[in-house]
Amino acid sequence: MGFMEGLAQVAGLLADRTRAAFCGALLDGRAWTARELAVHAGVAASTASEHLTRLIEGGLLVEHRQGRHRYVALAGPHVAELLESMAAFAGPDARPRSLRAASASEAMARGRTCYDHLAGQLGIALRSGLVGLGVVTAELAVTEPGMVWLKEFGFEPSQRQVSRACLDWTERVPHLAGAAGAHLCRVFLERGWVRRIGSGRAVVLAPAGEQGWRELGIV
Amino acid sequence: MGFMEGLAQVAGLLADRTRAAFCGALLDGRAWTARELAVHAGVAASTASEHLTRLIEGGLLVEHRQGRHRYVALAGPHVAELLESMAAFAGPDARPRSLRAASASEAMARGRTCYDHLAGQLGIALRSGLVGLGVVTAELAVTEPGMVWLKEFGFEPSQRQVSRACLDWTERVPHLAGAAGAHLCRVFLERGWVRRIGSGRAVVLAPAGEQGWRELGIV
DNA sequence: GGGACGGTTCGGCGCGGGCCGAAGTGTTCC
DNA sequence: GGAACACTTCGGCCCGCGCCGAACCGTCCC
Repeated sequence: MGFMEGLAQVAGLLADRTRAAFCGALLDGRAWTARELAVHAGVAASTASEHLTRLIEGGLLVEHRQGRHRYVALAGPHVAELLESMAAFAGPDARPRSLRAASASEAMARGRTCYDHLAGQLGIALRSGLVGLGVVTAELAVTEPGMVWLKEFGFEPSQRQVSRACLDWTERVPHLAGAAGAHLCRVFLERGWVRRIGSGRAVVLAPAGEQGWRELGIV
Repeated sequence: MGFMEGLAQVAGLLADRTRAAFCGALLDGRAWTARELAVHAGVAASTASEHLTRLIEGGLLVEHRQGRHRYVALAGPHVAELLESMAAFAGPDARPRSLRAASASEAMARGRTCYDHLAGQLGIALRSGLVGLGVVTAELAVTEPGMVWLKEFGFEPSQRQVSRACLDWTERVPHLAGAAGAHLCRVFLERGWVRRIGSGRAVVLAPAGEQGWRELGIV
């Protein structure tokens, strides 16, 4: 008879307004930082931290710690489906946008910014191009000619670490972070090669960006 | 953004051990009385009453008041499916029996006892037969020759009301209750014509019962 | 090194709600 | 009418937990 207790346990995780708001935000399939979720739900950072720990321990969310950030996302499409089932039951009336489990995994693969650099399929494409050009090694260390290439692109070394490998959340492949990654992302955004879409961290490669990348030999 | 609050609300209903136990018991598709559920969950009758009110108001359960009893059942197969989804997520490990939404609506139509008389398809069949024999009118009032028939069957009038119409839960048709209905049910059980199956209120017409009913002209 | 910042831990506050027993209502039976 | 019984309502207890601010840790930038 104890299997309904497990049900009560997972229901308890979703029975709180704040945790439900977290899950609702994460239904877009992207990874959010703890602070973003705290702001989104209108709650203190300490409160959000505790909620996230509980949701992760309950198997609803997975985390991805990176530097001083704690990224968090739905544990998988099965969680999205569960949330959709419950939301569908709760209110077929007051549902502003239709939840589609497909949109979750689809959005997961979209291009996005990762703190201050590019990630997602876009970030992977950039990394591949830079490796192909010899700007960085396969381990994402900047080469001697790579530094020249970067400087021609407006990059100026600072005290910040030039390059860092950042494990891509959706692609499970490292992409370029660090000062060089941030610089490239900033330049792409300034030139309009990469445009933000929506209010979140999602981005897309604009037509101008496609041409620019082609001329640079990135793609 | 408010649609996740509805999710939190329905989750809150299921987040309690006792309410979850109620729903788990009701997953068999039958209607339970408030007391049965209270005993099942090991909780006071007053506590169970409050829980049931909340579950009904939340749309998870429907009630069926009858005399001094309050029957309660899942609001429909969609509730069973929701419970199954959540239970499947909660524990694919500790699940003693597989939950099948189909079993819910199937069991709802089975024969069963209703307090002290027959209900379900079996009760409807009995009522139709008695009407056909002229024992009772279509309104379930015992006729003059019907009383003779009942006395030949061992029925002895008492101070208890001879017959009452009881709205059948699954068939939406009245069936025979009262002293006559209780007497017939008791006799059928004593003769082995009707047998209890499982530990609940479900019953089935045994082969001997089929023959007996045929000889009596009930079916 | 110093400053900024994201995240975590901890103590404490206050509300919500699950529980019971007692008293009350309505129904059934004799 | 009286007794038994299913259920409900109410008052009160107490635990759980959601929340915050303050202090602290680790990372990043310069």
